[in-house]
Amino acid sequence: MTGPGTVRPGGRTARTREAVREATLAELAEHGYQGLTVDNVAARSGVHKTTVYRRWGSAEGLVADALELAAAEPWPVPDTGSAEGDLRALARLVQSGFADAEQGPVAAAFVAAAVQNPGAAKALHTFFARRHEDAAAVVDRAVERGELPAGTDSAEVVRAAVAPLYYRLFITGERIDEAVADRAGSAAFAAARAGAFTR
Amino acid sequence: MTGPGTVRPGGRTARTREAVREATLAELAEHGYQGLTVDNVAARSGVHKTTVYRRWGSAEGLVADALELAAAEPWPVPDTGSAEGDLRALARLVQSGFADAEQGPVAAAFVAAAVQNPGAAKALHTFFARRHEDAAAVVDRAVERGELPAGTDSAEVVRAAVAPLYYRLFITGERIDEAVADRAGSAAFAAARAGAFTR
DNA sequence: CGGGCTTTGCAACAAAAGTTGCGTTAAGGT
DNA sequence: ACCTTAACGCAACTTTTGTTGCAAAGCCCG
Repeated sequence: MTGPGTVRPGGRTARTREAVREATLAELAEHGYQGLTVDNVAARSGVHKTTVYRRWGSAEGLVADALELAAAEPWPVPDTGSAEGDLRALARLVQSGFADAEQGPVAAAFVAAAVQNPGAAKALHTFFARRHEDAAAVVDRAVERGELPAGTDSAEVVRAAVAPLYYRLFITGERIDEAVADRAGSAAFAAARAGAFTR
Repeated sequence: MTGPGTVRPGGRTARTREAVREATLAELAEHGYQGLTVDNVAARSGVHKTTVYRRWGSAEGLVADALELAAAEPWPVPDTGSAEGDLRALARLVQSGFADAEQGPVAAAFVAAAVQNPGAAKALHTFFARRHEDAAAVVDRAVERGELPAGTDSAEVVRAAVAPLYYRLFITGERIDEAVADRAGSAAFAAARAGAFTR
């Protein structure tokens, strides 16, 4: 839960963990998951190669740990006043995140890691489960306001709003911009309003 | 275009290419992209390691070649008579493909490869571009029948129908079944009918 | 059916990735 | 302040991955 090296969480141990985590994120941003090697992370962090292998095991462990860290960070759930506005904002949040020069490459690297190694996959899945829980508020509010039909499955609406973005990014390789995000958000709203996501 | 070893397409060259392609698919099915090594493919195909390195370069080249081969295969575009039926069928096609014990792992491996190496990514993107072109017929027919508004962007509808499936499979790690596919297809239809995808 | 040229196999090599044993360092409790 | 022991650094080693030079094999053209 709390990551590698928990028996003795004090000074030195904590410092090396921090150094390695930081180095991992930097390497991911620069070279992606494919280019993430234990040797490079060790060199960059100033921690010895052997230590990294012993505490994290491999690149997989490094990514999972970094991802767990990222999952802890809070994020702003949109509240624009209207359901369609919120869903659009949600989609834009995803779009701008990947467009960002800093977060974008790291986020993409996380997905790349998750697609092919179980440890990172599990970490990413819990990350998204949390995000969906948070985002569900958007839909619940809309139902209360009467904008969306009662019994609407909130997670399903959220998925519909963001899925096309991930689909383009990682499957078809098409670029995404604000217009794409807006369309995805509006389409999710339209489908929900039509009752496509009621249980 | 036609793959490695095109200068002398005759007997032996063709045989080794076929053997390697087959071995690549088998390895992908068994161990996924992560477990795909040139050594294993060489051993399985009976072709020498050096030859594989020379003609395909790396695991990336192997996947790209196999993917190009898979892209050539035709697939049945649904024609159920109704737009919603077609979109549901489209989503089910994706769902059943990944559920299949043979195709599923290979398809997942293709995505895993594409997410992190440019060669496989390019091959996958052209693969999907072709599929989208074919699937556009579904929407075009619906517009002609008056089921969907004129000016509906066909590719956008198709994306909406299948994106949630890929999103669950590769991002959130949620299982997909027939019900999920049906909901995705119906939601895409509802959004399109509401005019969310008109230009 | 023979000679030139491509492709393959082979072995030896080079580089990168991962492991192990052991001595040293420094937390954390007393 | 001191002692126990987890965690680290270091060097040597093994395994895996990728490369190179050269000779043998076989396709394709005349």
